[in-house]
Amino acid sequence: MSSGSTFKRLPRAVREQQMLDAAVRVFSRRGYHAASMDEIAEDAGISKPMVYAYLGTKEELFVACLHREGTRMMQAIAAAAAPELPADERLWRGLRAFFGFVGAHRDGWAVLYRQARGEQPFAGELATMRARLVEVVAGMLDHALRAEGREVAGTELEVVAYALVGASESLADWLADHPEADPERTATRMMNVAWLGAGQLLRGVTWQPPQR
Amino acid sequence: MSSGSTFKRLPRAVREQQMLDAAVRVFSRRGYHAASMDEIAEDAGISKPMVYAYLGTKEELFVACLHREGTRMMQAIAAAAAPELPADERLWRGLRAFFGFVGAHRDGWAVLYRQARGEQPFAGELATMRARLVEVVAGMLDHALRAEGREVAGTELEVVAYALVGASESLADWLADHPEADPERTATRMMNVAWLGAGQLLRGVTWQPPQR
Amino acid sequence: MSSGSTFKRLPRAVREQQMLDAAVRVFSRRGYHAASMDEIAEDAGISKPMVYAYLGTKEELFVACLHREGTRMMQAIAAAAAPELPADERLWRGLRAFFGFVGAHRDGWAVLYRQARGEQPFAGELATMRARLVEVVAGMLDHALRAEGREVAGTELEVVAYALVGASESLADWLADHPEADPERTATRMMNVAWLGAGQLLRGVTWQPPQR
Amino acid sequence: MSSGSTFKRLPRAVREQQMLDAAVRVFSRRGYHAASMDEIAEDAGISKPMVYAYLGTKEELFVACLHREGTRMMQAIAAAAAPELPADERLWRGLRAFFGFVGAHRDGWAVLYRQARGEQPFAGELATMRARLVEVVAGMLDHALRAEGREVAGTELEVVAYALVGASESLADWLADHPEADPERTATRMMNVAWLGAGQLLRGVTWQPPQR
DNA sequence: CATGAATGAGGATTCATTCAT
DNA sequence: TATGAATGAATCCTCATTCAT
Repeated sequence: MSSGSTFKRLPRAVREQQMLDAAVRVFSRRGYHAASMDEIAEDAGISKPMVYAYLGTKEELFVACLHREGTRMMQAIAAAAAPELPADERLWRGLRAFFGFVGAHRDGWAVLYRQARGEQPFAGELATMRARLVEVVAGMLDHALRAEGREVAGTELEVVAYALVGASESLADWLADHPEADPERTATRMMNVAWLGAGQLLRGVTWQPPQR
Repeated sequence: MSSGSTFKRLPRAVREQQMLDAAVRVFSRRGYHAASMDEIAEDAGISKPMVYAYLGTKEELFVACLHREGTRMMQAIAAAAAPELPADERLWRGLRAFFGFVGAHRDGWAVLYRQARGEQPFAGELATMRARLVEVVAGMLDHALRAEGREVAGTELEVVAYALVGASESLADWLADHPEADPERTATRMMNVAWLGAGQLLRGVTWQPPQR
Repeated sequence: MSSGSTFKRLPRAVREQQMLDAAVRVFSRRGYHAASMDEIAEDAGISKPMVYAYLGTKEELFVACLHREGTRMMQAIAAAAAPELPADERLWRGLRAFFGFVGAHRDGWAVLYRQARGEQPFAGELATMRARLVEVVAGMLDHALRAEGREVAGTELEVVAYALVGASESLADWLADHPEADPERTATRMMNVAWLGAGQLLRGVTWQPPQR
Repeated sequence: MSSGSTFKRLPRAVREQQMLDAAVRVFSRRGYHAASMDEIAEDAGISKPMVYAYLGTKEELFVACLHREGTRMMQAIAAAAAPELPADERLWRGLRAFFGFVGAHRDGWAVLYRQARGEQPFAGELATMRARLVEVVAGMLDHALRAEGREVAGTELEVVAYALVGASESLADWLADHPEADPERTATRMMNVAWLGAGQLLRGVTWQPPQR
């Protein structure tokens, strides 16, 4: 009645965001299981049935959280690591965006991530996100390789990328637990580990297990 | 008549191991929360009260699992990576032992590890183990550094070590999820990432963030 | 259609009273330990979770019963024994109110009282109530004393009051166990014991242990 | 073999006493329900099956405790209050013996008594003991009455006796809770309350409720 | 739209009690 | 005799989820 627009459903969208905010807070504070729908509803300043009406079951709610936070993070990274940049530049910017994001959403995203790993229902959701990251990183490595006229089997690349992503996640955990730590600095450290190691690989230097 | 009775009235030590075996299985199958003491007892072929009598509360039981598996793993690694070996040799053997262990205890240790990360009560226990690993790895790096006449701030070393451990854990997760994968091969890959990257660092090569 | 539905969706205050009623019944029937929350809920015609939601833990529930019944009783006594009356009149009216209350709430209050004495968690709660009663009685005695120009050490008075209260409690137990007995009559008997004995004391008559 | 006596069963009797000692300790420390057979066995320095073999079920064990302590107390009182003494002397000696017993067995008997009141299975046992006491006290009163050429209905006497016993029990509870208090002194106080009140009654002095 | 009222279902934990050695 | 091993049976309590207003 107040505006001519036919949409009067915006409030709903707003409410949903509030709920997700609350859910993220509570899930991160308590962990998935220890979090109760009661607490989430209360933290959102709304009654429980509303939460169910809007976001569905506890599991669905958690997935929604995962989704929103994951998407935000991926977008932050994607926006920073534009494909037209050189590989090292992309990696660096990507890492900086990643750790920046984690630093800014410490108790939120980092703990959500930590939660999702343990609970089977969300393994898939998380694996998908991680796979996207791995793919991106592998792509960077491949790009750099080709630029130097080299080539490495896809599987090989993927495993390396997987390791790099894993290292980053661990440092992110560490960062999330150390409020005084500087995200940018953490990114630099990770870049050192990643790029120097990967760089060697790209150059064909490999370490060989000693013949026993 | 003497050996006919199938499985009854075993000595405590034996039953405790059976229970721990069952607990590891069930925790890894279901996750910490979804696992019920009923199922664990049943899987161990014993009644619930015995579990409580011998291993205590669900939380204590989980800690006991963590402990046993963690100790086994640390011993496997320690036995392989003798301190008198040169640093790269130590690292390599340690990694091989680590991935070998994970490969052999796939559904056990790897998933336990995965569980322990998520649940606050066990964060401490796990952090301790991880810290020991990080310390060992940092020690290797430091050793190698000094052998080359170089030196790096302890904190710096630790962060690198942390990243390497994190990468290894990620690959271990991956290994645990891919029954067909070869532990040794995974170890080799990790060694490549670790040693080449770390090697560069040790030699004073560092990557610098571009001045923006 | 409007008044047809038998018993559903009542306001909280009502349900709480129903639950307390049921709890008093069951606790008195079975004793604190033997009473199960299941039985209480069933007797209240409601599901267990509601009991927990409204009145909390079994212990808290019992305390709530204690509280309600205790308050009711104290009010009954206080209303009857107005402070401006002469001491013997007050004592008499107080006793009459007390035994009247017990007679009317036989299976309720009397047995609750009986329960609370045995269980350590409630000792405090009960001691407080009893202390209030003792204080009131001691006050009556003191008042009467002063009216006659006499004085007795506070401790001494308190012990006498304690004994009188104890005697009343015992008779109350007896009354609770004898449905055919008349509360008023019991009160008269108690008054006889109390007032005559106390009266003597107040007059300075004391009994002395024989020198051995 | 060592002594000629055919009885080699004495050890059993000794063991039973040890167990009862332990049981009394534990029951009084924890209360009937909170006491566990495990703790009792441990406190007795013996294995659980032994306790069952000797003293039977937990309930039976408690009854046995009740019995032993009750008997001891009644004997102490009976021994002190010889029937040939004058009534006041008997009452005084009986009270002194009673409070003396409670003072000496504070945590034992007093708490047992406290326990037995609450639990239905033992109500009977306790009622019997109390009835004996009441009977004895009523007998004293009756005796004194007749000595003065008076007579009172049995019921009436009983109620007065009941009140006196109740008052004594309350003071005993109080005594059990105040380790520094002197049993003899407590007995004197009780005697004052009892004898003066009863004395009046015996003399035909009665208090009458005001005609309303 | 919004909520207080209500519950089914399930999980941890404890104990008295009894075999089998 | 004496005991370590073992369990059936309860009981408390919590939570996700849904009506009825």
